[in-house]
Amino acid sequence: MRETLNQITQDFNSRGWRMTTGVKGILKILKDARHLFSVHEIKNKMLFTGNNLDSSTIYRILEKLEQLKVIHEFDGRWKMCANQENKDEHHFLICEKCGQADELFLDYKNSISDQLAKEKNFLLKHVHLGFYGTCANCHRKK
Amino acid sequence: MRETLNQITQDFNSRGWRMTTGVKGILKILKDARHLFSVHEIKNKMLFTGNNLDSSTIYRILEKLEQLKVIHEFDGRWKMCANQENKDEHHFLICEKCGQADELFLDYKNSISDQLAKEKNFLLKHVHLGFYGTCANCHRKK
DNA sequence: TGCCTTTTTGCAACACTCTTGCATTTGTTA
DNA sequence: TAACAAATGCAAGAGTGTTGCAAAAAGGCA
Repeated sequence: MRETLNQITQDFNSRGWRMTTGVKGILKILKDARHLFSVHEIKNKMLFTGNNLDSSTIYRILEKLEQLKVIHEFDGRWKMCANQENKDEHHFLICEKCGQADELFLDYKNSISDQLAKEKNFLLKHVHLGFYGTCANCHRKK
Repeated sequence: MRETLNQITQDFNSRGWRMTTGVKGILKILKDARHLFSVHEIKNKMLFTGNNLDSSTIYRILEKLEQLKVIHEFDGRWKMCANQENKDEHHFLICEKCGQADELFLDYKNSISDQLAKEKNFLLKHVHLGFYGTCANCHRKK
């Protein structure tokens, strides 16, 4: 986990937000997970622990956690930000059959395709790279 | 355009598909465009030229063109495959305000962030990189 | 050309994801 | 406790994408 619950609670309070059981439950689910969770999966996991959170509430909580850079989203799924990682760069292996998204730390010195085959047994089909920011048009008229 | 209309028509016929006015219209729209189009945008462009194609039909046509690798998709939007580009690698600048996706050819020898600022006047916020293929689980049980 | 077959299309219905407004509940602070 | 602010559940709705089915269009062939 990037920060302790105490630290996150402080960040919440400093913005006038409240550390509710819903927020704690979502953090607990994402905390030790290796892969990313959809809102649907989070809802089911919460149900399993006896917490019935509405989807809209989950979306609202995820938005706050993302603002604090405690979690981040990729392709509609969510995970904790790892402590060591560059908060703004996230690389994933996406399986086109089952949709699983596995996080990836790249060694740029060797063939990426070979690394994926050897270390992850992943057959690379294609690569999509998105740089997100603001285009010339939008920060001009801002 | 990656191939001539004749070549694409041949590819269509060899699969038992038909080169209809709908397909031609969509190809014409995507042909000279610099940026990516959503299905909604394609529908509107078609309307403008007097062709009223149903969205479901557009989805079905796009699926075929993608199978032939004539076009490709990124973040729910579509464009022609450029002749010179590696068919399986597509890089884009995505504006987080207006959503515009501009294609990108990278010079790996220099700072990418600097390139984006100088050449595109684009303020880089974060990078998402997805490698799409099949994971160990899925090609084991295949 | 006209007929037959296959593909394509439009339409309607539906699933899924995500957002929003509003009334109610819950938490915080004085 | 009272008063206020934030969080939540619920319902409705927008947007995107899929599917089944009947009608229309296109291609092949006599």
